[in-house]
Amino acid sequence: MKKTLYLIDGTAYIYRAYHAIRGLSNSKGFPTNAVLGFSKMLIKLIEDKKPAYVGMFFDAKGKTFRHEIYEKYKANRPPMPEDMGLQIPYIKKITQGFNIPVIEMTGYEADDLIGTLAGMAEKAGFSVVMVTGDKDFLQLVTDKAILWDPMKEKTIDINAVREKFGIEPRQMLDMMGLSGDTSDNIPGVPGIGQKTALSLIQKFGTMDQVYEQVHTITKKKQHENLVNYKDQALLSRELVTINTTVPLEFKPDDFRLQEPDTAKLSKLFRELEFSQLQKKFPEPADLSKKNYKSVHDSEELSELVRRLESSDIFSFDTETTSHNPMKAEIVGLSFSIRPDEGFYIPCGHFYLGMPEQLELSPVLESLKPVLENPDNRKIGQNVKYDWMVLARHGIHLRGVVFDTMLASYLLNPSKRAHNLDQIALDFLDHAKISYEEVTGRDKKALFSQIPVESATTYACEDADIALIICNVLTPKLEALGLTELMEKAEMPLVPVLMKMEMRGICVDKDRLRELSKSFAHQLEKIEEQIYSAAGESFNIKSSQQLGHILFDKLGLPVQKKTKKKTGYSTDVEVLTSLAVQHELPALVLRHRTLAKLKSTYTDALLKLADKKTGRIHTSYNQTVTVTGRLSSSDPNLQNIPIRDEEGKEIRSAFIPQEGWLLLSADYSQIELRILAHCSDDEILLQSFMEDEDIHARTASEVFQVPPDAVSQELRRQAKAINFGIIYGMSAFGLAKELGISRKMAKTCIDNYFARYSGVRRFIDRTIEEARETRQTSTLMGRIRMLPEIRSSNSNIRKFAERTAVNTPIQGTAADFIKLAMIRADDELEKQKLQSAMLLSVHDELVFEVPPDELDIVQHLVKEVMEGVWKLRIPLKVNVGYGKNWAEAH
DNA sequence: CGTCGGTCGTAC
DNA sequence: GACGTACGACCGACGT
Repeated sequence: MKKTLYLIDGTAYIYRAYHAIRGLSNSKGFPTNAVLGFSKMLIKLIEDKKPAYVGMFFDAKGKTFRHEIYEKYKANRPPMPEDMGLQIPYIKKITQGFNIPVIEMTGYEADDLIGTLAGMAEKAGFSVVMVTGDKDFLQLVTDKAILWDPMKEKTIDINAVREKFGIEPRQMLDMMGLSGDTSDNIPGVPGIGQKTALSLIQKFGTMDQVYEQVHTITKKKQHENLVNYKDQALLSRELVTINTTVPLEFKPDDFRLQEPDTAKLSKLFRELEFSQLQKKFPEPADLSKKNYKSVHDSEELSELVRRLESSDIFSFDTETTSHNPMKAEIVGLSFSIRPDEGFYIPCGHFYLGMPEQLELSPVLESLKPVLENPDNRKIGQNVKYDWMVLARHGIHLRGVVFDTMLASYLLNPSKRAHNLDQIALDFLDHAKISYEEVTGRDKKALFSQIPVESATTYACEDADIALIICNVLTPKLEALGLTELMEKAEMPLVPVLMKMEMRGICVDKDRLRELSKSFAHQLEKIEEQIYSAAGESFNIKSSQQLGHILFDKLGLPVQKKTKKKTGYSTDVEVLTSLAVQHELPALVLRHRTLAKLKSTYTDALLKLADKKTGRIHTSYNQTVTVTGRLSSSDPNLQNIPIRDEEGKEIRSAFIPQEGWLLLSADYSQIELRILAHCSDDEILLQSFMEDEDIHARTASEVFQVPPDAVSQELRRQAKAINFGIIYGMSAFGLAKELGISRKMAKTCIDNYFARYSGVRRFIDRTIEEARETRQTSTLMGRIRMLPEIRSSNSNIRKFAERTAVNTPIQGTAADFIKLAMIRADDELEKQKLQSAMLLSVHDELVFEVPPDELDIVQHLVKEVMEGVWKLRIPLKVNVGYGKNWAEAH
């Protein structure tokens, strides 16, 4: 087999990567766009081509021999951007991390080095692939040397050159000598561009032959320029000629690709925060220093329990059969009391040839006292999960003081994942054993089918790492002022959420089935009408196909294009405006509404309702949102419809247990109240002090009408402005929202800020502060990093600025409701009430209440929610109740 | 057959 | 390009 040498034009890729990815930086604000693009290119090359021989080449700093013969060479190039230069050392380190030689030489460009080595390698019997997207390299193509552009995945061989240009590769430099190259400031012959140059070379063969027969050129001006600028043409050719005689040696073994230095790469990628790449090159854990043991008999178990009981703090983890804590069965439990130490109690492994194991119930019986003793403090990762699983097995944890997932989230809520693997990668010097490694690539394998021996390593490591992480993150939380938020909000919230999830909320399945059926029936009828209006049948749910019908077939006017690829937008706005001129759009809108309600709500809720109890157990995720809000999934109970009549129908299917009531308590204008407090704005404060209709007051101020002259329409507009303020809306956005001109929208906004000058100052101050600290924070000190606040890309920067303003408001509201949940739950417990909190929807809490507790719970909840924090103005809560969620509003 | 990005729509 | 935060259904392209 022929050996192939890959010669990579590193400099070109730095530029391309830099420009292809904009505005990327790590959490410390260090630019990383070029390094990321470069690294991805290199990894792609290695993975796709699996090269045996590779070399990386860079331009040397400073002048080259080309500058000596022509001082204006590349004089039109702006200097390298500062944030690109900063990244070059990392790029070189990464290349070295792959054990690829980095080659540069004073006075030469990467092209020359590649050209020289390509020639030498060919003579040594190699085929050569020059990895570049640069056209200058075409001159180097031979029958043994080709070009490959990994970004465009394009290969150019000698035949491709002949086909595309109709000349031989070596003739490229004659051609370029005549045409010049504006990007490198190479003059060529005036008036001769690429096309002319190409046809001349095609006709005459070389530049020298062009000049030998220059008299045959009939075009007067062309002839004149060729003659007058002959020196310049010769000089240009010299400049574009890649020097293939650089004093270099070719030692094939230097280029042989070895295994990458994963430790080095891992460290670099961690520093750059390329978690995706970091995962590709994890540094293996050093298992030799670990002491992981499995527990197989009751004596060993007693010993472990004794040690747990006498310990100050330990970490624990459960291994189970499912990700769903309402269904998971326990397979084993692991503990760690000291770093690098772990115990695993297998008690549910089930496979051929499995070893003797302790039985689950006696194991739990032995552990129960220590797990339920609050003085034995506990650490876990995503403890809500284990807490629920254990609760289902009759163990009610107490003394849980630290969740590594929550700590990681508080430290940087913008991270996509807060699983233990990711946290270990982020904060420790090594990677964990992956689940895939343990299951032996069988992703679907249940943990119970994993051999006890490897399960022990895996499970013990989870507990061990959680303990170590706790030690690492505790001081970090303290340093960022997050300890109180952790101890007073996030940790105490865990059991509250657990109880809500486990109790679930009851749905009226018959009602949902009825609704589903009715929707299905209506959908059928509308489908027919749509097909007849369209003149053919198609998939209505495909926006692509719908766009084709509306705009290509029916020729309706295109309103807007979709952001990315496909083309026509067919969203509500577009369809609504088209509805005046054709019957189809309105039908589609109706179809969309019904299909949405059916698939997302009625059908989905029915699927997720417990067969026996009819209750729905959502999961509340505490580490998803960047602002500190909770999120809800499987199902998402935070976006159940409320606005339209049909939406209310769905909401009315949420019911309390037999004979009870649903009670809903929601904060009135909590975000605007927080804005009033933070901005200290006179009018806003006054409005809330006097409990005015806030939107009506805004209308009165902005539109300069007396308060009693505010129409419903003006109030509606003012409401949009108030929302817009919180979200950082522009004149453009407001204009679109209200259907008014941009000029008018701007006037509205100007009027607003003229009256609400405190708000203006708050926004300016908040952005300024974010710019300085590169983060923004809530009243309770929850933080969000904003590395992009200093971006040179104004779109990205503006987005960060809106975020900087919105996050403190949205996040503070989130902090408040979390505190309220903790206190409300606590009060219900203390007063031994049967009532229970079921749902949390950002500014609303939903409870189910027996009739005899209605009075007391109403007041309790209102007091707790309103009293959660003292602002300059009161917090206000509205309470309602009824026999379903719709009625409770 | 699974994954993933794009589009759309629901909530606060 | 233009209004913040979520979840999820569906489509269609793409890879195994």
